[in-house]
Amino acid sequence: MPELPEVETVRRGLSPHLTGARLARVVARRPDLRFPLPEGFVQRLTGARIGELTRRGKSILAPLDRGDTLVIHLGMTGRFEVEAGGPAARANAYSPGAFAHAAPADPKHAHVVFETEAGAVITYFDARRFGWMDLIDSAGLEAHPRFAALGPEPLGEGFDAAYLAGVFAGRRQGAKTLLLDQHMVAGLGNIYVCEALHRARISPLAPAGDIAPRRLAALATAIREVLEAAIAAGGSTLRDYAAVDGALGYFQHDFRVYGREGEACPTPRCRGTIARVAQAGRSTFHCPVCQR
DNA sequence: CTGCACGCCTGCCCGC
DNA sequence: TGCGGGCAGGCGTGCA
Repeated sequence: MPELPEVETVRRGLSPHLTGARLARVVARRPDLRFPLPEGFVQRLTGARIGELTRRGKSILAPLDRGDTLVIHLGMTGRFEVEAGGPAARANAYSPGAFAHAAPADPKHAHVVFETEAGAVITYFDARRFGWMDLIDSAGLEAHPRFAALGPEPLGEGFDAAYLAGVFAGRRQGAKTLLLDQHMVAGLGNIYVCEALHRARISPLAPAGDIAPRRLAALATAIREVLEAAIAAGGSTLRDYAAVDGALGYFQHDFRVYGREGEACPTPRCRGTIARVAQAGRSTFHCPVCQR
């Protein structure tokens, strides 16, 4: 699924069309995604004006002038496409051929369509339907079960070695599985956890509570750096992911371990070979030589 | 607390 | 060409 960098790229792509826009028309082509769409979904959105688009972990937040916030989670295969109208279209226009673009999403997976008064048509596609949308009272957003227990933003204040030391203390669970837990840090997924651990030279199998404080500082830095680099590259495209204008991410070319089983470890002077192991049913890629 | 299995849903890739 | 199995970026639940 889109992890934090992909969600952030989508947010940035949607923002010129949605921030400050009023929804003229909303179509739900089916009653549910991963969960049922909330009661009165279409009516509560139609005619509403959207405030500033933000992101929390892997969720995109669109506050409405009516007191609710539209929350969008892309799951594994969620994707937006925008057919722009008005000034935002020209500001955001891309020249086909300048960058690699995804083929248009299959129309049979077009589940929700938003149309703004400015004429932008924004369609949500999701083949596997692991994504979801919800309307949550804006005043109670932080306390809502979907967000209350969510860990801090890795790119925000309060995410550092001291924080990691606090939540890792006494934990026997491997660093990898703990970092995937959204209650620890919000927004990391399988790819960026593997990449950050390699950059910090920490074994994904290391019991989290055993990692020395100095190395946790390196880990916090590696997490921020890999996420920032990935955002700058427009995210990573493995198969389904594309920005709202169809642009493909290209951070996958900078992966050091993810999907590179059997290749030489890219760490300078390391003679290791990237290995793949299963942790909690997910593939973990790491170098058994330089990640300790 | 821990690891693990499984379900949600669909598509794709591989080997036979 | 067809078919079955395994895999996939997320996340929640239940179990031992």
